[in-house]
Amino acid sequence: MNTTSLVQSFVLHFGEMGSRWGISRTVGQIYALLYVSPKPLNADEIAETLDFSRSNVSMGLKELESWRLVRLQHLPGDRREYFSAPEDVWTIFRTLAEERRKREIDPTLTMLRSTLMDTPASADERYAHARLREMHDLIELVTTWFNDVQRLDQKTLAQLLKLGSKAQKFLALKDKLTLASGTKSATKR
Amino acid sequence: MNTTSLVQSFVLHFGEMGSRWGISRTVGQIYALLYVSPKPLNADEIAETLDFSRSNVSMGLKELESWRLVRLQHLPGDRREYFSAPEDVWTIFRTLAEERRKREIDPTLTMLRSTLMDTPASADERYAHARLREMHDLIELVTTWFNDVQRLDQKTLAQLLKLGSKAQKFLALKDKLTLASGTKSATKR
DNA sequence: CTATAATTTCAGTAATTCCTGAAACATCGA
DNA sequence: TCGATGTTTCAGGAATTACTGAAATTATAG
Repeated sequence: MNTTSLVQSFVLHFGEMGSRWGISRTVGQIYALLYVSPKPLNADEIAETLDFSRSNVSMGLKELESWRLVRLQHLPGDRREYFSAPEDVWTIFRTLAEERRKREIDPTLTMLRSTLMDTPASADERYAHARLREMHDLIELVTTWFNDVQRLDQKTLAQLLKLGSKAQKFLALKDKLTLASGTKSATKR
Repeated sequence: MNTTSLVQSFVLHFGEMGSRWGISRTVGQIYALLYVSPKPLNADEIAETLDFSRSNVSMGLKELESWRLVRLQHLPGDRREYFSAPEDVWTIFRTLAEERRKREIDPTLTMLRSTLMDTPASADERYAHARLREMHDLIELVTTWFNDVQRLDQKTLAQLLKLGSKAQKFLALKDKLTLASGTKSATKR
């Protein structure tokens, strides 16, 4: 399989960025290639195009599957396995965010929770304990928000993002309403 | 310097997670130690506490400075340099997000923009071009949103996050208002 | 069931990243 | 200016991660 210069520069860039994103060059390039490919590719095609060994491609695909970033399918009359990236970029974005949270944030949240169970003994420990609490609460707030918002359908999510900081005005409005309606909803969480 | 078990487990965890976060074990541990330390530490104290070589600590601190995650200060009557992590977790979060964007996203956005300047020749290139466009637009939307929201003061930001997907209702409301007020604001961006 | 095609595993090697100790460099008080 | 203290640089070794080719495993058509 031959690639055009447009595809090449994209694939090579993903390879280079791989290390910053926590994946290897191989995995980055394989994903990039699948992302821009109009049709599913089998492992041999990938290996030939990117000039990697067959086994390297196999391992790379396995890793991409663990990220849920590629889909495996079969073509009629062909025994080989074909791979493709999901078409919808929003789906890709969601998956990526979920997996990164699972790998990069959840373990830390768990550690923080269990460490926070301990009662601090000294003054230094009390300080450290409070710092862990702050970190925990912030991470929890952000991940809960993300988890929440991520369920919105694509159109609503896009709208929300486009709104950006203008949402601030709605908050101000909400405050006003809450204040105006008085004690009734004041105790409400 | 001796550390309590509470601090130890936190520091060790950050060391382990380092590789997933794109930093080394050393850098992770140094940052964790500074984060929970009630007072600034100098390089020798850090080296002794974590049992790293002095030069390793020097390099680690340099990297943390490049991330803008530590502050350098001097104590009166002491020539040595003391380091500390910013106290406000929101500030830390912002800095971290900015730096990661700068390192992990901006280079890709730049590459996408320049690659998108080329005119696709074949059918396959046309498909790839469209895919790059989709990716570019999504990343741009998300980073613009983030850039926008990040400027809000801490309290407003926290409120916005707590609101979560309930913001959807405001969107619905906004749609209604836009519809009701008719053509006047319909063309407004 | 067998032959063959496709895929995965894995041991060994290559490449990269991490870390140290020694030396160079910088700063400051006397 | 000198000497002492503090910091950084860097070459080389240690540890980790990435990659390959061969062999083992799995799947399928006949």
